[in-house]
Amino acid sequence: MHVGGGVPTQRHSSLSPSFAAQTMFQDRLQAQLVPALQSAFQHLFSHELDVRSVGFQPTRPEFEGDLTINVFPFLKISGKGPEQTATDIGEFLQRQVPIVERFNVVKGFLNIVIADSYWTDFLREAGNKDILQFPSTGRQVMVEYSSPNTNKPLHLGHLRNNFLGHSVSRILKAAGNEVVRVQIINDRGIHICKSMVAWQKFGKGETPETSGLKGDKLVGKYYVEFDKAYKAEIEQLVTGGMPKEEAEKQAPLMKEAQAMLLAWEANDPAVRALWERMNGWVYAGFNATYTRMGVEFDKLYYESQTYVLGKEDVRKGLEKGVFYTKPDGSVWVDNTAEGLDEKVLQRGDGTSLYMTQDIGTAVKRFEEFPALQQLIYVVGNEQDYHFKVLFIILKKLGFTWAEGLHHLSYGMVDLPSGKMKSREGTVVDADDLMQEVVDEARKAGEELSKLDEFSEEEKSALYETIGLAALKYYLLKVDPKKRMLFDPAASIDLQGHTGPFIQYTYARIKSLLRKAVELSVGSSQLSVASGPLTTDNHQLLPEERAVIKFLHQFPAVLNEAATKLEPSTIANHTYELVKAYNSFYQSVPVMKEEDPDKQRSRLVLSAAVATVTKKAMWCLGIGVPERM
RNA sequence: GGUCCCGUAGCUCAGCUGGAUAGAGCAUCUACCUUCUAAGUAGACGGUCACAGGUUCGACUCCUGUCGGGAUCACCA
Repeated sequence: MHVGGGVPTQRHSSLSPSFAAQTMFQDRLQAQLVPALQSAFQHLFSHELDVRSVGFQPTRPEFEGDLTINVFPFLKISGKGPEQTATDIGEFLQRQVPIVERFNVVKGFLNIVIADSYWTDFLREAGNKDILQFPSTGRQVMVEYSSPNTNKPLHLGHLRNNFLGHSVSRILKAAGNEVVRVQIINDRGIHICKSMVAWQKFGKGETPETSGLKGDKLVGKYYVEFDKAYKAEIEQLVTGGMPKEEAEKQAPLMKEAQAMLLAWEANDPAVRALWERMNGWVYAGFNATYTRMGVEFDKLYYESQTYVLGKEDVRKGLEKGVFYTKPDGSVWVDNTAEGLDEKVLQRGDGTSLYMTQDIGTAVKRFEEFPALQQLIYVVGNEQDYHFKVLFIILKKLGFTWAEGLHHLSYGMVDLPSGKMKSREGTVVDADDLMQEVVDEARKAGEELSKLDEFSEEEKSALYETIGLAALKYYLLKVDPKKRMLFDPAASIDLQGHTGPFIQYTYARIKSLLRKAVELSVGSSQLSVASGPLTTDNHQLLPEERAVIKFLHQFPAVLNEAATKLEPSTIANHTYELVKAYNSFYQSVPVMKEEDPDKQRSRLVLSAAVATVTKKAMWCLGIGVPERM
């Protein structure tokens, strides 16, 4: 079980190779300019310029230009002052590179203006194909996420985990990888036995059907019942004079649960039957939650099956001398050379531990998927140490694929009231939260009342899409590594930097495109998007240019998101894009434009923004409505 | 105590391998619906980037230390 309840913080930036195509320039503009720049250095300063030392940055809005080169680092090479250096390079580029229209120099900054034709060429491309779909890398990548316990329902922490895992899977897919999504369900152990004992004792045969409770909620209820009754027993024992620690061990309920665990391991038919029955309830409940979340898995692992794995690998490790035994028979690994500690891998009685089965499960996965090159564990940063140790062990065991292991370590989600604690009842239930955001979307939608022609069914579907967008975007826009604060009010906000804001922009564009079709500016959306673009008779407006630039940056953003496993990068850039588009929309006429060329060009721009936005949101696991 | 993470506007977050006057959203205030969806746009207000040193032509960014917050160091998972 990897996820557990909480949600803490840390950083893990040692990225194994790369999850995206490394060789290709995701930024075509730079691909054109870098060689020219090298050539400039050759001619002007007789210097061989290292590609890696070139840093283009977008020109700040207050200056004229599209790209900026900071020449300060080159002064030693040029042997001239900053202004002269920048001017020399600028003049060379303008002469040699057709798309370099002109340039200006401010202090040590060379601002380059790229020709409109370059941008419109790009726009045509963005309108015609999916610029957020990279060619295949030929790599197969496994992403493990969710991985709950079966003794309690999913909560807010799981939401961040699931949304991250699902989004990362999609990002990697868009970046050209084949992705296998998995989870490992902790369906065995003392925790589920507690629920079982409590249900037997207090349940009176209650089922999801008779109680009307979702299966996972029902089982969770008995987990809580157990805890309550157990605490009462302890208190009684303590009042009777027993020390607390002793009481915790001697409480009859705990003894019963432990006995049940033994019976389970001994394959006791009655215990197994109850176990399967109650787990069945939980899975039905989980599936309903997953469906509403919109997350999916390609393969499920169960700890009841994997917990026996790993012993063989531990034995082999002992043979190789990678591990060692202590006098009591327990098996250890010494990671002090790596700056860590010694870690136990197998108990003195030969039974396995969390670490043991994680070793075995990893081995099994690479056996089952021979083409697998990367395995990403989406697990809270409270387990940073565990994964560090796990990866070191697998490397020590000599598995070459161990280089492709990665822990996507994400930070805890805090509540305004502080940390989420299941024992204190401060957990935010996943189902409740999703219902809440959807209700809120409905409330807001009905206030605006512009959906009169929608059927009830259509409205419900729309509110579902909007509410979940609010929640998902709220959780995904923050850097995964960082601990974040969950503010309920902000999470259901539909304005500003939110998912619904992006959806709204999309819906508005679709409305515009429908109108264009109606007025037969194009006989279909496709032809709207594929018509010729003329710029001979007009220059791109600043608003148009700004939008195109955000589109242009997007492939590089996807590349970055795939490399760093950061959906937040895409979330934030999508927001920047639609914000620029809204600004354009507000001040530049499209359907009202009389010049047909300009109009077509703006429709293409709008269509491209819609297409890219939809795909970007898909990468986040968020849907976009055609109207709202 | 050892190891690791975090500290940017009142609040929540961006800030790319060091580069121009540190950016958004929320909140507060102002303006804009007889023009393509106002779930929108434009603007105002708001900062000793925790603190102190250091490296550098240049530091929110890199290094050291201090303070504050958190995680983890189980024959638990």
